[in-house]
Amino acid sequence: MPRRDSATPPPGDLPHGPHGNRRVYGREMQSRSPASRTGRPRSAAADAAILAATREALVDLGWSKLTLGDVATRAGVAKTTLYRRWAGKNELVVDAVAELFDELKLPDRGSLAADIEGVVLQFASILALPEARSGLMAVVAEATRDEALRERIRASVVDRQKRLVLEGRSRAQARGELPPEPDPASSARTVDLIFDMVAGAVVHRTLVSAEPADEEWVHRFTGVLLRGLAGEAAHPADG
Amino acid sequence: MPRRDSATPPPGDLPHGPHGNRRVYGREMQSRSPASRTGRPRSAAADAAILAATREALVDLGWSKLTLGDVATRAGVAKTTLYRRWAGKNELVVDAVAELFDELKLPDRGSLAADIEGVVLQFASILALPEARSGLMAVVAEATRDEALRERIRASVVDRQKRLVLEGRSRAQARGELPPEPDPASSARTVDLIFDMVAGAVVHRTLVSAEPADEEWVHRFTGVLLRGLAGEAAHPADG
DNA sequence: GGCTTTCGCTACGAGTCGTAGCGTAATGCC
DNA sequence: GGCATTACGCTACGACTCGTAGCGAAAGCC
Repeated sequence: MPRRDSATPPPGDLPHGPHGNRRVYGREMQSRSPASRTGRPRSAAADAAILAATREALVDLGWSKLTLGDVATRAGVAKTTLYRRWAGKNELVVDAVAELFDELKLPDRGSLAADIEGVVLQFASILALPEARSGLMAVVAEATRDEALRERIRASVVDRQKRLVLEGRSRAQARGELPPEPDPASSARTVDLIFDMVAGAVVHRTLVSAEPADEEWVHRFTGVLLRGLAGEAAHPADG
Repeated sequence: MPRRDSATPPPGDLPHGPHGNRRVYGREMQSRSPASRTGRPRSAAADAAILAATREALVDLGWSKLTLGDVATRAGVAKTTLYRRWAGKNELVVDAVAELFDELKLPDRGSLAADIEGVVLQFASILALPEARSGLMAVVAEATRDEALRERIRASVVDRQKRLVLEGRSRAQARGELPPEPDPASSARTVDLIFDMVAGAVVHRTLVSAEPADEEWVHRFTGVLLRGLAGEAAHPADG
C-alpha cells in the first residue's frame, strides 16, 4: 500500500487533544456514541495533520478560497478521510482555530488590572495571527444561520475564554477589588457583560479598525472598563 | 426584445444613493473617472433592485451559499450586468449591507447617556436583521486579506458610525459631561477607543453571544462605559 | 441619423463539491 | 491464527458555480 506517512508533518501525539467534548465528528457520532472498540482506530496523527494543514491553508488562501481538497493534499490524507471526520468546512475551521486558544492562561499578577491586561494582551496576540483573523470571523458569520455551529463555537472557543473572566473576577473579589455578588443570576449577567465588552472591543480593534491592540491601548481600555465596573456598585440599577 | 421589466420589483428611484463616494464600481471606475456623459446610462433602478435582491438572498441563503447568478435572477437582470458593476461578491455585499446603516441618526436626547443609549439601540436593531448578521461579519472576515475591501467597509459603514461618536462627544463636552481634549491626536485615540468599545460590545453580544442587546443590557453597558470614561480625567496616563 | 455605452442572452472551460465504490490496512475478539 | 469490523487511499462521477466572451438590440447624447 502506497502510504505516504513521510508526507505527514511531525504532528506530535495529541491523542484527542486537550479539549473536553470537542471534535464531535459531524455526522456519525451519534451512531457510535458509547464506544466503538472494534475495528481499525482513527489515526490521531491524521487529525493533527489535518488541523495544522487547515491553519496553513487559512494563512495562504483565507476562508473563502480554502477548499477541503487542498487541505487534504496539504495534510497528506485522502479527501474522503476528511469528510469522514468533519461535516464540512465550517466545523473543520472551528476546530482548527479553537486549538489556537488552548494556551490562554490567567497568571496571577497580583491585581485585577494587571490580570486583565495580561489576558487581553494574550487574546490580542492570538487574534493577530492571520489564521485566526481569517478563520474566526468567517465561522462566526456562518454561525448566524447554523445553531449547531454556534454551539460548537461556544463550546470550543467562547467558554474557554469565559472561564478566565470567572476566575479573574473571583480573585478580584477575594482581594476586595470588586464587590461580591450574592445573586447568581445577576452575577452571570455581569460576567456576560464583561465578556462581551472585553472580547468585543479587542476583536473590533483588531479586525475592523485593523489596528494593533498594543500595550498602550490595552492599558487605556482596561482602565475604562475597571473604573466603570467599580462604579457600578455605587449606582445599582439606577433606572 | 424579451425584456422582463415585469420581474423587477418597484425599486424607487435612488439615483445614486445617499452615500458619498461609495459604489465605486470595481474595475472600470478609473477609466471613466471624469464623467462618461455619452452612451446609454446605467439603470439606477437596476442598482436598487440588485442591492435589494442581495439582501433578500442573504436572508434566504446566508453569505456562503449566496451566488451572483441567483442574485441576478432575483433582481431581474442579467448576470453579466452584475459583473459589470461590482468586482465580486464581497463588494456587492458590502454595498448592500451599508444601505442598512443609512438611517442611523443621533437625536439630541439631552444627556450623553441618553444619546448613547439611543444610538446603541439603533445599532443593535440593525444588527438584529438577518441580512446584516450574515453579511457584515462575512465581509469583515474577507477584509482581513483584502486591503481594498477593508477600505470600502471603512468608507461605507464604519465612518458613518464614527461620525455619530464624534457628534455625541462634542455635544457632551458642550454640556460639560466630558472633559475637553485639546490635543487632537489624543482626541482621535479616545474616539477610536470609544468606537471599538461600543461597536465591539454590541457586535459581540449580538453575533457571538447570540443574545439581544435590549434596553436593560444597553443601559448597563452605557453606565459602565460612561463612568469609565468620566474617570479617565482623574487618572491621566497613570501608567 | 451617427456614436457610444449598456443590457440581455447564450455558451464556454475551469474549478469545486460531496458521494460512491473498491481494494487494502489495522485493530479487537474468539 | 482466523474473523468481523472499521478506517484508509484512490478513482471516478454528476451537479453546480465561477467569471468571461461574443452577439444583437436598446437608450441615451451630438
